[in-house]
Amino acid sequence: MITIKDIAARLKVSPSTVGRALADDSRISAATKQRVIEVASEMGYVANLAARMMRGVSSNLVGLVLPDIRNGFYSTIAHALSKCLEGGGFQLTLSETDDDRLTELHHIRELTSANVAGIIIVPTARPHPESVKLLKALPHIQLLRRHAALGEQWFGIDDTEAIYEATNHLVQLGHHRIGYVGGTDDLPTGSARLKGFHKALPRDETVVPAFVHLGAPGSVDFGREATRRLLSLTTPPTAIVAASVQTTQGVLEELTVQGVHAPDDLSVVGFGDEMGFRWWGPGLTTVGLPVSDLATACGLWFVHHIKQHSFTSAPYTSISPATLIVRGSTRQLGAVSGETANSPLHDTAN
Amino acid sequence: MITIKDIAARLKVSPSTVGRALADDSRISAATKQRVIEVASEMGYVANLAARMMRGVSSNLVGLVLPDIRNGFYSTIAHALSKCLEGGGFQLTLSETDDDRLTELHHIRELTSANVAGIIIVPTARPHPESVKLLKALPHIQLLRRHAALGEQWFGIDDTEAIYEATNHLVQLGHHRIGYVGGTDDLPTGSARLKGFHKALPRDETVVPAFVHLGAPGSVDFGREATRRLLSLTTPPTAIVAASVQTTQGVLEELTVQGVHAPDDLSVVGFGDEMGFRWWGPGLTTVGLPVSDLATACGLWFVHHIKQHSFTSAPYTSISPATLIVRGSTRQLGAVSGETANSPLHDTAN
DNA sequence: CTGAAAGCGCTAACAT
DNA sequence: ATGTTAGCGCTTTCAG
Repeated sequence: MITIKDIAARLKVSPSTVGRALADDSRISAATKQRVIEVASEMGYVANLAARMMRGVSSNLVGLVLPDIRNGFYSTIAHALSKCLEGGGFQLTLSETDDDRLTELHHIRELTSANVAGIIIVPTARPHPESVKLLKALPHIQLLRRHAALGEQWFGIDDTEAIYEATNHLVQLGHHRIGYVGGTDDLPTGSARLKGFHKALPRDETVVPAFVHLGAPGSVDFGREATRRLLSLTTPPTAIVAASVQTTQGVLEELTVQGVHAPDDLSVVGFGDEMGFRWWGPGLTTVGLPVSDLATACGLWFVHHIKQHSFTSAPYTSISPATLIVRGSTRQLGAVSGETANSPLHDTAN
Repeated sequence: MITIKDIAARLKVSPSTVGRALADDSRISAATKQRVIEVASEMGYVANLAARMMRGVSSNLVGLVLPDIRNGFYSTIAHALSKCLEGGGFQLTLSETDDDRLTELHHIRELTSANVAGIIIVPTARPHPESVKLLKALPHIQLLRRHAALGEQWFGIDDTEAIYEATNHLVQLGHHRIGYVGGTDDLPTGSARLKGFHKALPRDETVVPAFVHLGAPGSVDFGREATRRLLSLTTPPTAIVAASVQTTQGVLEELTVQGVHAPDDLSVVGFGDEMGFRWWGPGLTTVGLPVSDLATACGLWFVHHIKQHSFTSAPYTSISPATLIVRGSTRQLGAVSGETANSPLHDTAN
């Protein structure tokens, strides 16, 4: 391994001069800098990160903490962030929490001791107090979900509006007995979406409790289970709103298994736009989310502030809007087959 | 930050005693160890990785280098590995190459200078000589793809057999004009799959060159383009084999757009079993791959050998078999609608 | 403008 | 069984 000492010896200057030249210190002559840089690259010098870190400089590692990378949502985010951070000279580390606060804590501890430059996190419902403490000492941003204790720096989507759009679309089509399958309201996203659901229902309408099913948003099985329950009611709903990617998957799977056809038997609106959603039945009407753009914006902001050392805890919030993508899985209540022909090939976004 | 000195001062012993106790050194009395460990956790001591690394010990970071995390294949792998490595006390870092050898090199350089414990890599077609050199100095395993220069430590699937099964299934159904849309044969996976395709075709059959389309395996657009070409031939194929996840997606999208229905107009076999594949048309007949198991096996092996310091370059190869999942998108050549009723709900795996 | 020297936290050889 | 000491490669005062 080539060290600055080696370079110094070769150039017959002191190690500190070399160090300063490499750091582009203002009080080193241009000529010396020039020579140092030449020799350094010639000898194949690579700075020793460990040594640098020991001097208090943080690493070029950025921790990404999220529930489960297999969720298309999160892998899109990881990809976009990876690209942004790479541009800024950072490396992404991946930590999966499985929505468990202790796993989350464990990972945050690890990241802290690895001296990461910062953390981008999709927090669990109730982060452990120690996680909160550790994060306070680090530059960090919350993504998608926001927990008050973790600060005001957040990039997310307008969850309430997204589900409002979805539900309202059904209401406009004449549905009033609408089932809801989504995340528990202890999660900020879960409660925001549920709020959107309620907001879209006509005022005088009493929400039927049996129509609302809340569970783990990351669980496909919960989606299936909830759908099963909804279908087995004596007067089942005429439409279903799924309020997370995985519950959408669960709903679709269960409907397929039970041979329930959309939109003839039931209208369905999903959440997110995974590859397969457009292929399901007549094409799934769903809420499209600008996840990639969101992550890119977040990454750029992060890199910018880290580089400027301007990572204050000043509140910053960015809310991206969702758009409803109308395909074939929703229809006017009571309309017969073929009346509103939505081809899956000609999506309508509004 | 709490250091071993702080602990030493509190316990009135020397720093080295503390260090040794924490390292579970044999010549420290059990009693002292006990007290040290207690006080350490009580004070919230976290070892400083930087300092440790400077002493030559490698970090607890393991680099995962792959083309694109958005591919369901790779996110499944990342998830499984993350779990395994977490169990072994390691942290995963994510590097995307986009199948570009220079990006790959860049990442490998970064990982090297970050002193990673090892690298798990899905290599590009022709890794840069310097990448090869750098990897030689590090514990590493290849995943899915294998490049000879990178050594003999490999976990993968039997690509030839996988595509053989897929193609042979079509041949058994009477098809002999079969299109192939897959990755270029400069990639080991691409060439192995193409080999499986040829192997399944009847000996006396001349392969029609216009039926074979090779391109970037990670490109959905290539899949669409190739399908477009196949369909525009004067005598188009009666069946298509897609030989990568993304090309499968492209093929399916293009068929949908062009209004070509499987299995009536054309039989299709896909690669991999992404969420949406079962929902496409009559359900996609496809090659199922034990990706998660593969990655888990790889992760366990990796952790084991790193921990045992037994990371020799002795060849080790693990080949997992693929299984054909028969759904509705394939049918006996010439059979009319409804003849072979494959419900998407009752998959047949053989 | 450049050099000398201290020290970051930890480990390991060398003493007790 | 424990303590002392030196040094990993780098940054950063403090002196020239």
